[in-house]
Amino acid sequence: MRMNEGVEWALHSCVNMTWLDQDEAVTAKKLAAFYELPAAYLNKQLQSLVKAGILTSTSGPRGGFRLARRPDQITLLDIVTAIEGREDAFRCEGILRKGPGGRDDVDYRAHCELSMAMRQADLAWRKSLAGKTVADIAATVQRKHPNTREGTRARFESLRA
Amino acid sequence: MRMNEGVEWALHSCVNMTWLDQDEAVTAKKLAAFYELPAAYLNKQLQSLVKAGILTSTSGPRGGFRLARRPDQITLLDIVTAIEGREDAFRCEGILRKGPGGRDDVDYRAHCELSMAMRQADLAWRKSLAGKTVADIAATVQRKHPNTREGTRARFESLRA
DNA sequence: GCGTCGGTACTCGGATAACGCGTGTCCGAGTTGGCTCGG
DNA sequence: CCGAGCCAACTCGGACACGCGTTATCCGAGTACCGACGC
Repeated sequence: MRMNEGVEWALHSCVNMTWLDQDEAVTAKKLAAFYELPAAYLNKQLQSLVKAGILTSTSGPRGGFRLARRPDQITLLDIVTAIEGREDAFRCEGILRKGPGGRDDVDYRAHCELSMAMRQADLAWRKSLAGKTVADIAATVQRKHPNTREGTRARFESLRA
Repeated sequence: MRMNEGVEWALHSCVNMTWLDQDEAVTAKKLAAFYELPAAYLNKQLQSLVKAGILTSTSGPRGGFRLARRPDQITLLDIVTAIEGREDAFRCEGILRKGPGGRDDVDYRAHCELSMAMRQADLAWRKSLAGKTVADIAATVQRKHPNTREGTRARFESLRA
């Protein structure tokens, strides 16, 4: 049960975008260079965020990505599910169907006690992620490191070359 | 972020063992036949449970697996971590190290806000799983389907052939 | 001088390979039970 | 009839292939800017 590497990249990229003006787009190449990541692959992850409605993209010169809505309207869960997909980590394949008294017409995700317990844990995980927004993260970072905003903008500027 | 298929097998197998007398061992072949699973592969998962101290194994005729301790002392988290491993789903690779002001001597799992948020969610998940024991599951099943114990034992007997 | 048109460079977007891990299988080591043979 | 020793069958345990998903990369479609040309 390993989470995709792209999740970490997407999270940090989204937080980085909060330091920029909402109307200025950042290219995938710059976002990748910021952390020395492979640009083409990061681009793939950003596309997932676009499909999920978290980012908007613009083609051509002066194009790039920008947040589709305010940072306090983007939860960590939104980003994670955009990259990882919506389905639960635990897959109830309904093996009870093959056991004694098993029936084909029963949805065991709603009747198997183990499946329900796993689902409940998954729900707790999701609830925790949904409780934090990108804005919350940015605010905490800003409080602990007051010069983050300027430092980040400066680095993006230096990558303009 | 897909959980191993073996987790579901291990969970159901452990619950099934609660219906049997604690001193009688069940072979991997029988446990597999119960749900029509591949025996050799299930055996692999059971070995992981043995290494984790959840089951004990006996070789030779009349051998097999049995619970290493009382069902109320085995949490779902124990089983899941035995199969999946102990590490978190989210891997903090410390990409901040490559960013502005990044240092190699900092443990970013304890300083990166995003990493901590993800860790907190993981903790909520673990806490939920640790709150339910195999005995809890068995008790609920027994209450909803009072004939489960006898039905399970009967099926194991019929698989003796 | 001003507007329009074409070219060019730049960006995203999806299609395309390579690697790694989960999945599945097999055979050997060890042990217990039963059978046989001798007393 | 009883006991000891040997054989055989059964079980776990780890070593060995296969397939799919993640990881990584490349090239084409589309667009905005910039310059040139004509009026």
